[in-house]
Amino acid sequence: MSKTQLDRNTVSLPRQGWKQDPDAVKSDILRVALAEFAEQGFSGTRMDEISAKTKTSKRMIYYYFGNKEDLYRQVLEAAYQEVRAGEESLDLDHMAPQEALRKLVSFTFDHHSRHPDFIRLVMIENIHHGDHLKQSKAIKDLNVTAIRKLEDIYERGCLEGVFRTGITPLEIHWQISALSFFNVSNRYTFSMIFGDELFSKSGQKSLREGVVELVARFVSKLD
Amino acid sequence: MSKTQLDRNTVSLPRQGWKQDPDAVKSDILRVALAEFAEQGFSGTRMDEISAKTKTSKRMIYYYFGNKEDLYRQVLEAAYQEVRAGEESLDLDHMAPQEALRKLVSFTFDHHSRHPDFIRLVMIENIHHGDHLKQSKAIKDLNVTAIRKLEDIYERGCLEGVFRTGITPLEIHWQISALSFFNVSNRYTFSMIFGDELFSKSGQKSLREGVVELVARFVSKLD
DNA sequence: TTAGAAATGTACCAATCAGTTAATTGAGTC
DNA sequence: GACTCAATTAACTGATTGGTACATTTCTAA
Repeated sequence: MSKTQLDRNTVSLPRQGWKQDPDAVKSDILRVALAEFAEQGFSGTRMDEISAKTKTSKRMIYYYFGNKEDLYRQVLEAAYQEVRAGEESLDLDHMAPQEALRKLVSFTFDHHSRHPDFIRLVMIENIHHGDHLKQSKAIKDLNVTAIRKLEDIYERGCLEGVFRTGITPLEIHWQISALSFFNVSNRYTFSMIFGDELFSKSGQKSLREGVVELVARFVSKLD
Repeated sequence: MSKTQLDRNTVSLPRQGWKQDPDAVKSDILRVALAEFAEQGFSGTRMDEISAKTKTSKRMIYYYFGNKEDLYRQVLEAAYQEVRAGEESLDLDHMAPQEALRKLVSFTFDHHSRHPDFIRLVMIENIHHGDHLKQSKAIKDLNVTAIRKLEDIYERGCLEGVFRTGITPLEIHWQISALSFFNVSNRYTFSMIFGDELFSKSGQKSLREGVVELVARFVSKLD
């Protein structure tokens, strides 16, 4: 029990001084819940812990979000939407296919790196066989920007004769995702076994360049 | 409560007919615990559930393994050791570097695919920041076969002039691991968003070939 | 044979945790 | 300014869960 609550009880102060602010309360809960679920996993997360780190009370979590599972699902949806939105900004249309591809890979690598909480939520969701994602209507029709940009780049590259044909953009996207995702998701176990040199600032830079080179060579026509 | 236990209680049969078999009991517990932890995560796993799926009682889990965390750690160690042992068999010494590399990548891809429970444990361990791995002495000095084989292949390829120099084997290993790991770890969320074509039998085959090609081109000198 | 140690089963407990009940306050509306 | 409903708080609860106390049985060595 927090100190303020205790004080209020012992001296019997009247409850006072609060304003109604549903939106602020809701986003406060979502923010804290995201951090908790990403850090502790679904089962490891305690509703009491969330409420303690919130400006509001546990009752409000249930009032606005129903139950633990619903809260988790809404956290997941919000995280997906935020991260996807961050992919929109990239403008590659004016670049040559090779350069555009390198830029896209490089950006994706960094984008994943910048959103470890999102990565962790996706890991957790996979542990749960994607059960919550299944139930989410909002995520089904998420615009997946990255792959549409990739489709465009690949088509241009093939037309210009600089990319080899016969690859599906989906496969390239899968490869880029795998490399960018793993870099964040498996950092702990990998560095524990093989050392952390790959995860220093310079290590990450050369890792990113390696990934860019990897994908660039894969689609390149010259072989 | 199982039926036999119930019967024994209701009719008050004397306990009888059991043999002492510590090794069988221990390995039975480990087997069930591995499945449970891999499926439910650490917090999601219930000791009662493990004991129910075991031939023995909950008391024995604590008798042999101490507590939940110790049990998890020993499950993790056993899983690492088993999977690492499965990598030993591959004999690449008599093959040309290019072929050996392709074989190693292909094998690693399949090896991961064959051990989803291990992959899930590693995912879970990363969620926990590798805290349990840190405490494990057994894993620290695990022979990591894969990377030693890779070092050998890469050196031979450079000497023979078929691989370009300036790449670290560790980086190549990281790439192979990333692609092979992600293929299992993110199957659910990826297929939910992009469809499951990549995870059909033929999809997996072409994905594996793509990964092989990816790595082969990366180290190739001809460019 | 028998004493002591190792192995096992049963019943139980204290703590934790998701979710609820009930009462109170804020803020528009007529 | 009374009425109404949404927002909020404090306190509570039934069920779950990791872990244990204690009794009992099997094994082994002298």
